[in-house]
Amino acid sequence: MKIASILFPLPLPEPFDYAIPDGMYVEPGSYVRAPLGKIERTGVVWAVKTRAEDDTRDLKPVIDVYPVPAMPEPMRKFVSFAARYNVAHPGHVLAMVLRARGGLKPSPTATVYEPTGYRSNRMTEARVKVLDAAREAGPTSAAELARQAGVSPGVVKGLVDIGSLEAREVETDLPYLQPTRFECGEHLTAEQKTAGDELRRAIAKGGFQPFLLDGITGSGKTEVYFEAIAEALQKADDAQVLVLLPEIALTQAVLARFEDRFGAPPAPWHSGLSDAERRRTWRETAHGRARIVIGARSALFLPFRNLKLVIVDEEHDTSFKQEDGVTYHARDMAVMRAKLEDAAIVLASATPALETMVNAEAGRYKRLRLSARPGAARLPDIELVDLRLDPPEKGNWLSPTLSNALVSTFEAGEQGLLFLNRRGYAPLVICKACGERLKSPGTESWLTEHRYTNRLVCHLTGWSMPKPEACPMCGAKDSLMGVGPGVERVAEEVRVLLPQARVEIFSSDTARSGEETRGIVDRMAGGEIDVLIGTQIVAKGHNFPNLTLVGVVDADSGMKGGDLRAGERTYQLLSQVAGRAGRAERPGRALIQTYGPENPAMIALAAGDRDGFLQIERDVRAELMLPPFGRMAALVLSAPTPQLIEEAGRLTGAAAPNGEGVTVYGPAPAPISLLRGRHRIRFLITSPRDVDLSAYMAAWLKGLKLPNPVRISADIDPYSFL
DNA sequence: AGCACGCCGACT
DNA sequence: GTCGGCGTGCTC
Repeated sequence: MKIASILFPLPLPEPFDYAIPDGMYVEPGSYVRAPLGKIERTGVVWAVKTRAEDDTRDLKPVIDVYPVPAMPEPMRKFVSFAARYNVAHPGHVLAMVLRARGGLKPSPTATVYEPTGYRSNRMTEARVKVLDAAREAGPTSAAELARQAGVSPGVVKGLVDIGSLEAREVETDLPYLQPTRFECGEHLTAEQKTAGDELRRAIAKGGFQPFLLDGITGSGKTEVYFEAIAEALQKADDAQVLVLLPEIALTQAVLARFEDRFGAPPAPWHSGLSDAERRRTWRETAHGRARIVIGARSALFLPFRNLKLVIVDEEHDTSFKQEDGVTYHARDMAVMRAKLEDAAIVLASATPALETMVNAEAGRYKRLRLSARPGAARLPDIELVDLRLDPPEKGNWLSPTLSNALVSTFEAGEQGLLFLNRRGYAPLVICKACGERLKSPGTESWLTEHRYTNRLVCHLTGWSMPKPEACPMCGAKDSLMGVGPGVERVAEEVRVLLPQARVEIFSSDTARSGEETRGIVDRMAGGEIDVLIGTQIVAKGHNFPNLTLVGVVDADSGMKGGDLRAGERTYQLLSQVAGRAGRAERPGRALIQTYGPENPAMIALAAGDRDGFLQIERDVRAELMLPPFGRMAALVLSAPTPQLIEEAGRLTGAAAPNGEGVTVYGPAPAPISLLRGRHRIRFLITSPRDVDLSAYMAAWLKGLKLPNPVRISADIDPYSFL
């Protein structure tokens, strides 16, 4: 008698045991259905055991096995690892794997009709039209045939009845076309060829090998990792490659580039897919037929059969860090996934994360450099503008230096881009009469004024209201005033400065859909915009050949907030933004407005000395034993009332286990201490590198019993601290 | 995560 | 007298 231990995609503490009925073939990794309480659920067999003599438990039977290849062992190990490392239930991680509903079932089918060649002697005009349409269109559904022929569906049915048309069932989720072009890419520079060859050699050899592909903006990193992909695909008929990109970079243009290079479209995976597309990618990946999968961070949890290579492009991008549900960092998890699959992994970036640089310096990652830009393009000259010596006029945000540069750029017929990482018109609204700062209900966060929609918006919760005539606190009329700059206000300033210029705003408010984003990018690339004013959305790999001036309105704003990575992030963002300028034959210029030009990050940025900057940052982190030189975790608790959260904080603090070298800070109010009506407190935990902080956190949570409305979540290596 | 069981307020 | 609110506890 055999027992299957089944892991369900639920936050249960462990797999549950079921009896395997006689004649049913079940192996570790099988996708099965089994009764759970009153309902039936899909799960994955985590182990198959022989029933012990003294095991008298009354076990329910496995109901059914799905006709899908079993989840391979490396994938199961990855699920367990990700759960343990991120202090989550294994079932919670499995839920991310099983998110494509229908992927386990065979493809749905459709009935199509083809002519048999038989023509009866009673061919009406309508029947002839249908048969012509059928010959023209190939296998087609009855409704579509009738539509094309311009006749009623009854005619089609009549032809089927007399045997002139024949029905056939076809699968509607077809396999993806197979890639065909594996040869060396065309037009590679010597430097690209050298790096590409090194990757090809390593992949041909096989095994786990991590690479950092460190190439400045525009140096052609994609062509280099295309070489790695081509080599990996040749290793076996079912060899697979996973390419992870920030969600925002997953455009049709990028997919088309893969199709051009490899002769077949890649399988896509991102939040915008329809259920049918999701099901198709999942199934084709599980069967080993999707050879190149290109997706956002959650593609990491697709069930590859024979993964040979993982690419993480823009590896420094903070959107790889998942913050809600199971918190994980897709880049770090990708390295572990590659290790468990015995596959190669390439982390690519123009501004690698400090963690990645330290790994490369320590020899854990092999570093490949691309320092030249093909053609005439080169990095822009970067200048700091000291706002203390060169202040904007009162009520303005652009210094005379930046304003003048913008005017001469426009007069020269070239484009300018202003970067300010603040949406809306003003980040704060106050009442001139009573001094009230308008806040979002149930939250401590300020409301942002949006002139374009004439609303006050909370960027944290999405709550909004029409801008009121009078102050909601004191009732004074026309007393509400926006304080501080947002992109809308800077746009207003530019429109006054350059009344003839075509000015547009590029933020998540004006680029709500992929279509709108493409529209702005296309207009900018096509020269229909003179000055583009954007939030961080502009820093994502677009190519604007006629762009020659980049202005950073407030370089200091990213440095505030006490965030561990604020300096690094600002540097990455600024150098990416600066890298927008001068990608074609015209040289670019970047002006960076700051109140702290003596800040080492600013000096390094102005000097274009990326490695110098990272050295400064690295020394600070090493000194303070912060990541990656030490470990860090956070524990965030939330509850509906201050009394409850105080009680929960006391209980949680008292339950903290003793750990060698582990320091627990807190409880302290979380940076956002009130969110959606819930009070939040936070513990921060640090330890030396050699401590298993995940195990420590798991032990802490295990022994903890909190009042019911209190919610608690662990975050290993927190990024946002929110 | 579902879904039940359970014990207290406003209704035909 | 019931219908139903969501607190809490279980699922092999």
